[in-house]
Parts: sequence; structure tokens; C-alpha cells
Amino acid sequence: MSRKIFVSAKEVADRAGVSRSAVSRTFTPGASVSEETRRRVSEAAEALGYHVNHLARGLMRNESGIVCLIVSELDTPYRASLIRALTGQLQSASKIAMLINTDRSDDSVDQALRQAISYRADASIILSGMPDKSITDLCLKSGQRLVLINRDEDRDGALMINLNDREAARRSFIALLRAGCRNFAFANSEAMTPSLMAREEGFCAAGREHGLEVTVERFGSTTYQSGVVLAQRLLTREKRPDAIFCVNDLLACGLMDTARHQFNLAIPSELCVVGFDDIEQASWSSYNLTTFAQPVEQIAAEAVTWLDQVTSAEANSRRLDAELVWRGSVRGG
Amino acid sequence: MSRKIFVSAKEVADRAGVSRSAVSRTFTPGASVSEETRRRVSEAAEALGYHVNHLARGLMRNESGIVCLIVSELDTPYRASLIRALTGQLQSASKIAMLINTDRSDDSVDQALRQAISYRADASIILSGMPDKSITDLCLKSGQRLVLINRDEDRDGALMINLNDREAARRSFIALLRAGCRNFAFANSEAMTPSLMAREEGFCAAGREHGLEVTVERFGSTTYQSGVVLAQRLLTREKRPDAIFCVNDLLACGLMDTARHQFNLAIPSELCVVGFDDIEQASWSSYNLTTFAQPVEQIAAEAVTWLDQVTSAEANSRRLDAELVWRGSVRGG
DNA sequence: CTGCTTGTTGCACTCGCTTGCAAAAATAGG
DNA sequence: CCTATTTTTGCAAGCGAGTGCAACAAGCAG
Repeated sequence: MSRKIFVSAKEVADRAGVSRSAVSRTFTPGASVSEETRRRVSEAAEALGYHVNHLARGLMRNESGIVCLIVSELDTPYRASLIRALTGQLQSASKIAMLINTDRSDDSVDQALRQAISYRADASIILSGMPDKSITDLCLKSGQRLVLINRDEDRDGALMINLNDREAARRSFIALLRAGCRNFAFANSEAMTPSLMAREEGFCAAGREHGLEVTVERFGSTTYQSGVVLAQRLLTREKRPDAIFCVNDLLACGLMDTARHQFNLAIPSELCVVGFDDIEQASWSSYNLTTFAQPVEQIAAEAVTWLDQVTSAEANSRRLDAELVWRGSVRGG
Repeated sequence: MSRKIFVSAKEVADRAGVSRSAVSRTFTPGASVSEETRRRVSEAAEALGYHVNHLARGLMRNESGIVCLIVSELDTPYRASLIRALTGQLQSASKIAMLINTDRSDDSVDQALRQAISYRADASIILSGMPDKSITDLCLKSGQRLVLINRDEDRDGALMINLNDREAARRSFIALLRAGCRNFAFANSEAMTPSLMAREEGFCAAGREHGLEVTVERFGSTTYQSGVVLAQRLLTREKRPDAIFCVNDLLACGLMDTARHQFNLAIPSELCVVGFDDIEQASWSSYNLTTFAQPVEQIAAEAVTWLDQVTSAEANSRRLDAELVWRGSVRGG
């Protein structure tokens, strides 16, 4: 099956009785074309079903319009909503998203970036994992923009978008304290990414400041299932926590379900829970979870705006606020 | 900021002391190159950080390796998991996914397909919405493959993947009947897509066969919020249903939460619920929802396999089975 | 009518790669 | 050692677009 059936600018030119340059100019904003030729070209293009070949255009202009989204576990609620925001805003900026799934091997983030280079992507946005420095250097050297979201590691020349994880965690401690809680616990995964660790450290630091001990438990990855296990571990301790900060909402859901159905605990009267991300499920009435909202649209906006800027030398690090969303999993409020 | 910093085949050729063609052949599987030159070329390429320009390659070969995923509300659990499966399998087949978000108007699907044509995508996979026939014809005429998932509308030349919605709905009716339910209801959205309607029709047909009436209620889109509203409408009827088939899981979650928290109904003893999709949340202990699993991996496999086939003339329609997943939202089992 | 400015248009070159073709090199056969 | 065959290699012609440059037409002042 040959695929050379796409209609080319030449054909449009012939039909409109003009040169190929004319049709090229018609589709290039700001080029010099008379109203008359533009009309005739557009007409011919419409009739033939002509569409500019972005591959060829990208080749000439050295600007493909492609932005790679590099992500693992993209069906996770928070990730999915971030992808949605990013694709939406990229499209509004007339760029297009390429999605690279890095679920498989570990060096696959590197592989993904190689793909991005191969397709001459204008930029890559990394939502998970951390590529090798040699690769990111290659990207930057090649003139590809790089955005790291919640990666919190330094890469000169890349834009790094992070949240104020520490501060959020501190605020949640205070909220729990005000709610009258005294036995604090932090439910974390073993993923140990910088942003997750910042939440843990922020929470523990707040505890120390108030002279209160914080039980830290870590298990698995940031999933519902891990929440189940963490609940089992935390709630069987001799000094049962009455306040648990979960490193993300998914985990919090698992923990809450287990606390209720397996330990018959009432939330928030016997146990207060705070999560992070504000995924859709957090607002469901079974959870009604007090949490910190990831400003996904704002994150996407920062990233996309930065991509459109000519100069990228200065201030390539943003720290955004995760806003506290009060719901019913904490007393008072 | 100029971006012409990517290293080209010419540079690699110079460094390796061979011709451009040699480096091109080194990266073309099955081309005739001696072991010696291949080694020298690879070495030079590695040193320079060379990566084949897929834009140019696609231009020559008339085969970009790009597959467009056209989807709306991609942060919905079912959609997200389908996207994950598709991107994963596409990558295994050494293709790459372009993601186009069609959140806005309905003709945005048409726009998306135009984008696909512009990037000379080898194929487009449509997960939501239905494009105009004129556009799909243009795609097909241009030699672009087209896959429609759960769209259930005829488009000659495209691959259509659907589930046995009717049959699944019928099975769920029987299951509910066996569970001792007598007042059946069907909770649907107003989206009225063919696959959703097929579920409704299948369920109602089964009701008629058993001489039992089925209350049908439709509201909004297939979201949690719609489930809330539908619960309020259905559970305030004078003849309160004791069995509700929800057109998808998301809606079922909203309905269950409302039934429990607002109407104080026990599930499954006072109300049995069946959903559709088997999203992750269906397995969470708050829901523990009996549902039909979308065979996402299988759907993705069918799509990707078909894309690799040379001949596409025959049998371009697949109907897959949604398997019943028994959980606790229906008595017995 | 001439000279000059402004605006359009076409030619031809370029982007980075693949590939048919024919020349060159390596290998085999006698 | 020579010829026939098989690899390997380089040349050059594309692929489909954008764009500098020069030619050309139109409009205007003098």
C-alpha cells in the first residue's frame, strides 16, 4: 500500500495557475501575496484537500511544532489531568504534543529523549523519572527546550517547575494540630522523589518545632494499594495515630478505605487525614478529602509560556503554591 | 535563538571518513553496509550525538511513524488507561503517539484529523467524538489508516473496534435477576453515543424478555456528578429500584455514594449496582463494584496489529468481549 | 514620458534524508 | 592470473516545503 497520495503544493499551484512559491506564501503568515492569488490558491487547496506538510515545513524552518510529553503511569489521576492541561494549552499555542510512555525499562526516559531529538521536538516536558545528565545536555546543546515538572533537580538551562511542598506540609501539620490531633503520622511511598521527600521533611520539621513526634512509614509506590498497606501498619501501632498526612491522594484513598472498613474508624472524629494533589476522587463523598490542589492549569501555563519565550537565560525555575482545599477529612476548618 | 544546532548526517560522514549514504544506510535496517563502515559510523555518531532526523526520513519514506490519538476528556479513568495501553503498544511497534485533545466543540475532531494529515500521520485512532464523513474520506484517500474505538458507526476502510455492549447488558440483567432484584433501572447519560445506547437497549430488551419493566433515566454526561443526580432521581421514585445498571463506572460511583450517604441505603442488600469499564476505582473497597471490564490491552493490540498489516481490505471490524468482574455490589455471585 | 518607490511573483537553492544506479572493491570459480 | 559474481560505496536525484534575490508590474511625482 503506497502512501504517496497526499496532495502537494505543486498540484495546488498547477490548479491555481501560479508558482509553487505562491502557495507556500499563502500558508505562511506575513508573507507577501496579493489578495487575488491568495484567494485562488485557497480555493484550489480546499478543492484538492491540501494540507501543508508539517514534516517538510519543520525540516526547513528547523522548528517542528512538536513538544514531547514524557511520562510514566499516565493513567494515574493526577498525571492524567496534568497531561490534559498540557495538551490543551499546547494546542492553544499551536504546538502539538507527542506522548511518550516510559513505563517499561528504567533508562527509558533517556530513550524517550532520544526519540524527542529524532523528531526534532522543539521541547520536551518531563513529568516522571529523571534522565541522565549527558542526555539532557545533548538536548539543550541541540537547542531543544526542557521542562522538568516536580523533579526538583538542577539542570542548567531547563525550566524547573516545582511546588512549595515543604510549606504545604507544614501548613497541613498546623491544620491537624488545630483540629486537636496529637499523634501524627506521615504515610509515604518508597519512591523517594525530591518532591515527595520535601513533603515528608516539611511535615516532620513542623512536628519538631512543636515538640511533637511524627511517625513515618514508607511503603511501595504512590498507589491506592500502598495506602492499604500503610494503614495496616500505622493503625496497628500501640500508639495509634489520630492524624495522618498522606503523600498523595491516591494513597490517602486506600488508607481511608482501610481505616474505615477494616479498622472501623470514623473519619474525621477518630482519625484525620490530609492528602496531596486534589485528584477528582478526593471530592467524592466517600472520601471528602482535605488536600492540597496541584495547580495543573497554572503549571501547564508556566511551561507553555516559557516555551514561547525567546530568551530563556534568566529565571528558569518556578515555585508554585499548592492551595489547601478544606473538606471533611479533618475536624473543624 | 537559532535551533540549527542538531548534528547532521554530513558531519558524521565527514568524521567517519565515508559518504553521507553510508551513514544513512547504517541507520536503515537491512541496507547493505560492511561491518567495518557500520562500526566507524556508529562510533562517529555516538561521539557527535547524532540522531536520524525523523522528519526528513518521514518525508522521504512517506511514512512518519506517527499515530494520532484523538480523544476528549483524557483524564477520565477509562480513557487514560486506554491511552496508556495504546501508547505502550505503539511504542513496542516502534511508532509514536501524537495526542490531540478535542475538549471543545464537536468539529474539533475534524480539526484534529487535519492536524493528523498535516503531520502525515500514518494513522489516527479516534477514541471520542465522530468526525465528518468528508474528513474521514480525505484521510483514507490520503492513505492514512483510521481506527474508531467504540464509535460503532460505519466508515468504509477504517478499522472499527467495539464491544458486545448489548450482550454484556443482557448478562448483567440476568445477574441482577438471579440476585433477587425485581425493580430494574438503567442510569444513562445524555451523551447517546452508539455504544452507550447499545447498553441501554440490551438491558431493556432483557427486561422485556423477562416481562419486567425497566426504568430508564438519563442525565448529563458520563461523570460522577451525573451519577449523583441520577441517584436522586431514581431513588426518590415511588417504586424505588433495587437494581441499577449504570452505563459506566464513574457514574456508578456517584450513584453509589449518593445512595449510601444521602439515602442511607445498604449495598448490595437494599440496592444492587452494576457498572461498566472496570476502572481502577471500581475495585476500591468503598465501591467494590461489579462491572464489565474493558479489555484495554486487547483493544490496543487489535488496533496496533491492524496498523502493521499490509492489507486492510478485509474484516475491518472487531467486536470484543467485555468480561464480567464479580464484586460485592450485587448479592450472591 | 522618465525615474523611482512599493508590492508581487517566480527562479533556484536549501533543509536532512533515502535510494536507484553504476562504478569500485572484494570474493569466488576456473 | 583472469573473469564472473557478489558486496560495498558514492553520486545524484528526489521528497515537500520556505525564502533571498532579482525581475517585473503598478502607482506616483516630476
